[in-house]
Amino acid sequence: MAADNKLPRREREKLRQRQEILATALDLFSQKGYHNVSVQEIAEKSEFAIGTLYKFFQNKEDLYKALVRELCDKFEDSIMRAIEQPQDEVEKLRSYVRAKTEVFHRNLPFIRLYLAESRGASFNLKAGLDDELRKRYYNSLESIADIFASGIKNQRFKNIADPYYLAVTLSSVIDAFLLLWLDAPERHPYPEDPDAILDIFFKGLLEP
Amino acid sequence: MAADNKLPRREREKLRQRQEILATALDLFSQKGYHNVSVQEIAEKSEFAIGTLYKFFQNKEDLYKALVRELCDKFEDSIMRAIEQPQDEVEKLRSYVRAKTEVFHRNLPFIRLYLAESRGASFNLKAGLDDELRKRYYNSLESIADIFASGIKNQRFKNIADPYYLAVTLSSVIDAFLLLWLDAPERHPYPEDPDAILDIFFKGLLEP
Amino acid sequence: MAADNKLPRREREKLRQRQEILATALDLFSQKGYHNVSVQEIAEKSEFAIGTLYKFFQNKEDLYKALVRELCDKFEDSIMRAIEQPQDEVEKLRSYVRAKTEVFHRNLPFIRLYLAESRGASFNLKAGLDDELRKRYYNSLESIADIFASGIKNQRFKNIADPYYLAVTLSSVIDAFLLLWLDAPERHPYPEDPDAILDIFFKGLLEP
Amino acid sequence: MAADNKLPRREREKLRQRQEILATALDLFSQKGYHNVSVQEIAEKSEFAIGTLYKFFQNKEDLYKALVRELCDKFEDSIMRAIEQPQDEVEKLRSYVRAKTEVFHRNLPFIRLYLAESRGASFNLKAGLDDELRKRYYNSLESIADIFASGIKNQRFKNIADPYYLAVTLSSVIDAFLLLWLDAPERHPYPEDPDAILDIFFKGLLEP
DNA sequence: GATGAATGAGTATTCATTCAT
DNA sequence: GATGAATGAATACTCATTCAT
Repeated sequence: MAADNKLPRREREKLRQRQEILATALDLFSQKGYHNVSVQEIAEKSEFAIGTLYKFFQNKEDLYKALVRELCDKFEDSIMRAIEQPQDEVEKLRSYVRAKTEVFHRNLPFIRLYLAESRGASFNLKAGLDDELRKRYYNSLESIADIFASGIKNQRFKNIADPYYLAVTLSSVIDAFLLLWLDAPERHPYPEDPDAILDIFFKGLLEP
Repeated sequence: MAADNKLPRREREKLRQRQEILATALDLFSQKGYHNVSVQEIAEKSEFAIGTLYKFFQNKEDLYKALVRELCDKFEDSIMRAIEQPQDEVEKLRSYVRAKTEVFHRNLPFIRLYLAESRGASFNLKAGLDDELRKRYYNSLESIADIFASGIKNQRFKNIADPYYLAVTLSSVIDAFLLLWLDAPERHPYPEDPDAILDIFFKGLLEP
Repeated sequence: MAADNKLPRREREKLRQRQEILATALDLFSQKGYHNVSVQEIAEKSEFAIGTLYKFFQNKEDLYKALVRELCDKFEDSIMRAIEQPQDEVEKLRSYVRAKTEVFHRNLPFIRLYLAESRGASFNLKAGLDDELRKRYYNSLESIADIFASGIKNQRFKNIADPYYLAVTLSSVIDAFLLLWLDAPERHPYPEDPDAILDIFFKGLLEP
Repeated sequence: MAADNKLPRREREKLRQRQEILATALDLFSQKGYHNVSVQEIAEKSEFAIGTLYKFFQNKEDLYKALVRELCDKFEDSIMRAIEQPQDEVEKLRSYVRAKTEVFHRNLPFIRLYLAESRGASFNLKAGLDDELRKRYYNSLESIADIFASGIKNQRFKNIADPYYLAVTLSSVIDAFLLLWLDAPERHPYPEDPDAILDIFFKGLLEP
């Protein structure tokens, strides 16, 4: 679909360079945190001149934001593609859990960075970014909520709670397991079968 | 005159000042993030001289750590006290949810700060603190896991998953709801009855 | 001559305290150098309150100057007393060498301090002190020059150079030997017989 | 165009800038002493930005050390070259006195600085530098001692004292005269003929 | 268009000095 | 008179950003 390679050679070259800078920045930021990486350092490691970085990004913050947006796009794509497959609701949720797990595993350095820098109010300067990301997050919750709603409507799921609440719950539980595993893999082995997480929802806890 | 004269007046005064500084620091840190607040600024806003701050805390970092430790202690106390009441397992979980909700509501600025600064790799300087807090977190998870384990043993709960997993799940779901509510209270009204959260666990989702 | 103990008790007490402060300051200054000792530190170690120090001395610099003046007075006294004995010129010079050696050995910490801090232009703030000390030094040179002059007049010494030059020479040579010994006693053992230094002057170097 | 184009223009320019900074620093340090000069001040007076200074020198201390080393090298060279000429011992000593005098006259500001800062215990931070300089000084004394030893062996000099002692003596006497002249040129005119200093050694003082 | 040398505002921390008790 | 808590000016150093080449 994309016509990336229809771009004039110059433009394509530019894009490639931009990606290289972002990759280096991701590397450094996720190793040391935003505040402990200097623009100098990014320039050196990516083998561009400082001035060149500033051709691509207005400032350090802009570079960071671009990085986060780019990766969030990628993640969203993966996850959305997973739940857009034509399947029943249960399968969709399973796909969702699997996709999120995979994204997480494949992008550990970034996840670390993101958790470190962008949660909460740390960067009021980056409020713009935050707002945008929050919106996206809410949207993705809506997509999951839709699955629950549809499942409830189809009477595949019991109507135990608001579908949006259910989406929040599922999303947060996956995150929690992944984070624990990230912190201390030996202590918190990630469930070998990601579906195990779903079971907690699917099977009620209380004895009837 | 005062009733709280267990300590000599001088000492009490000192403590009060320390608390004032910590309160101001919390305020500023949670508004702007650790790196974007200068010691100067804390001094000015708390109406002490810079030198005075340094009488109380060795470092900017030390001040931050003291702040976090102090509050975490407080939170832990509240929550532990809640679940140590002699009640059945279901009641204990309800108490837990309520206690956490209350702590969260009462300490929004700090929660913001904590989420912003203490997760991930951002603060390699603060690794020591992080480790300590992680350990505490894991310990608190164990306490909740114990409740689930006991409930399962008593056949009050179905044995649908490892108790520790259940603890992780519950804890993370509460956090998630609270965070959403923190971000956008209108969009995400926190369930009026905190027990609603528990219901998601208690009632199975799947139709039999 | 002095009527120290005629002073009212109050005054005597004051003087004793002053001496105590100066002694502590000497100790600290000579261990760490003027700039690396805080007034706080002097106060603590001498067991006075900071405010009390400031009753005795206008400021840190004033304290330092008083210290140096006091000790220089003492040294000058010792040395002057030595050369004022009724002796012939050769004996006077010997007494001078011995007295200087003794003063040096007995006051190593101060000598170190003095060399570190007061030579040259380090403290333009302390210019006042420096000027005063220089004058004293020149005066002491004159006293030595007088001995040489008298010795030349008495034909006890050859008239090989201006007496003042001879004084400069003798004084500097003693200092040089003492300094070397101070730096590295093993490498530069101080001549066991201080008179050896004089011999270099007394015996001409060149073969006739 | 320039004749000194062994280095690429860029490098030459750099070196010139470095020298300019060092010259300004020397100026300021010798007027006010190391501790009383701020990096800010050096930057302003040398008309570079603070950051530029830090491109050339890691620290304020590093700047100071570079300054001292640079100049000591220069001095040592001059003096060593003077005594390495093929001459008899007497001439060598004369050359030594003359070379030292010249170096001193040409580098008054530095001499002032050096005397102020590098002696004694003031700079425990600068211990490394101090040690290095002391070693150099001792080495230079050995070179002079060799001249005396050779002169004694050749029976050009009487064997009145250990050659190393003689070296110490000569060196310190020159320094003393130079220092007096530095302090108060009118009161202490430096001997018009530097050889006058040597005469004090060559001619015995005592009448036979 | 690319470069990277130069810039200088910004920040944590120390310590001489004051003054209310 | 003595005290020492409180003060805040001063300073070394970093690093995002610019702009002359």
